[in-house]
Amino acid sequence: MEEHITIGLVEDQLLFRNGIKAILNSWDELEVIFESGEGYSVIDRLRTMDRIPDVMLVDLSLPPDGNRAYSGEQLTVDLAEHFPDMKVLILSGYQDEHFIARLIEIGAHGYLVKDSDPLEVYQAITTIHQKGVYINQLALKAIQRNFGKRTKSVVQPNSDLTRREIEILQLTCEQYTAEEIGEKLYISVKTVNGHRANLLLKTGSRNAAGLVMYAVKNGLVEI
Amino acid sequence: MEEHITIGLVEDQLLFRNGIKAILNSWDELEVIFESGEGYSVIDRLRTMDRIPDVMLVDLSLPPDGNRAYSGEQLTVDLAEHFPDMKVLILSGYQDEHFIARLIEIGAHGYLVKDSDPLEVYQAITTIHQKGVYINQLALKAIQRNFGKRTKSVVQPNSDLTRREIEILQLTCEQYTAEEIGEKLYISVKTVNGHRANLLLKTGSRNAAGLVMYAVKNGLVEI
DNA sequence: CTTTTTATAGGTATTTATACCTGTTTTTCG
DNA sequence: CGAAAAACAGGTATAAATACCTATAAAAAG
Repeated sequence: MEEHITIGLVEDQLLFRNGIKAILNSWDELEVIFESGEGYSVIDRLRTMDRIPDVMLVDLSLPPDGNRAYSGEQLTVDLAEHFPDMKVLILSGYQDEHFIARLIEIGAHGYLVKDSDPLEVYQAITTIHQKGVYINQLALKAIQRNFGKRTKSVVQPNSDLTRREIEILQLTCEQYTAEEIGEKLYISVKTVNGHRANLLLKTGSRNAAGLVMYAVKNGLVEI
Repeated sequence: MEEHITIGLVEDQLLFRNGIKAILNSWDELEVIFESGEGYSVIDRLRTMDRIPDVMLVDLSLPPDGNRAYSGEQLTVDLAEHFPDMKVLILSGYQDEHFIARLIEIGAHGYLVKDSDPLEVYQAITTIHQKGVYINQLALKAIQRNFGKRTKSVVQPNSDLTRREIEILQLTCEQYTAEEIGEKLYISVKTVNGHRANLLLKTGSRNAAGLVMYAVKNGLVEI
């Protein structure tokens, strides 16, 4: 059976991208026909192509460009919208179950950690191409355990943080309570909590720990 | 000129490790003779080998293995001590100048970001093997700007945390509540809160935000 | 073989955070 | 100017975290 599967790669680290390309091309039935180091241009570039990939490997941790980031999450949503036939296989450094459950929820067809065996990548790709989805134990567990749990909506049309929100986020990272932040900024604790609620929503976090991680990942605090 | 250069790889992400191995092996004069997914066992394993690598590629962001955190920094120090003839080429996701300057200071012979071109990796390896060091523009600038500045000690200040505490700290960073952590680890929520109380005490934090910042500063979580 | 540390589990009480609402005023911007 | 966004403030709940205790079994260390 000679079935060619065409692959797309979206991964910011050039070295990793080349490495995985070399691995994938070692299987005859896989063919990498598209690659990109960032997410912004992907949709537009795919539109101009006569052959679009069957399976798109997307790195979750596409880097923030300043603090406005076009994340792998956003790309997953956009790919599902513009190319519904394309299968999206997430590649991520994280094993965070919330991440996994959310990604599957918004349209990913599989989730692999970067620590995976090359053979599993191959299996994931062929399985996705044949059956439309590849759920390994990790992903299954994540889905099961997070089923029904509140997951924040991932994609906000305007996910930019306002100046005040960033200020409050930074003070939160500095371990100030909402009340102390209110005193510091001469505003009501109610207002602070309002901003925090917006921060949770905009960043897709569940709690203060998530806010701090967001701040760190986006360079909003000194570490 | 037929000169064989032997390579060692220390990189936790299996996929990346295999990828870069494939890239390196595409050059005839490079030969990967050692690889490891963590840092702990490297020194011991090298001692038992009859051929040790000329150049060791070390990933900076080696993750803590549950208990003790053995970073790429620590490994660099130890390699320089036990195998002074071996050249260490750092592979890192970060471009932080303090990082770079520090690594060169403690014994690294080159520093590459993971975003590098495969050709540059090849050039870095051959240059290091011939001249003993490979300093590109990025590294040079880092050294110049940070020369004489006091750099943070490499030794992990988190040695006073137990493995269980580190585990709970990491899950806290992943936004799990104490109750969820208890379920995950099959222990009582009371126990989790006990560990968290100890974490607050040991790290000098006031709340979860402080714990996350501590974890980030001490490399106990992937960012 | 002791001693110490770690991991475990429990209680009670208080504080803080978060969810889910409704508003008004101020500022920004087309 | 007028619309939209941002900042502000409040209430009423519940959920979660934190403080401050005790206590025991297992594991590690000396």
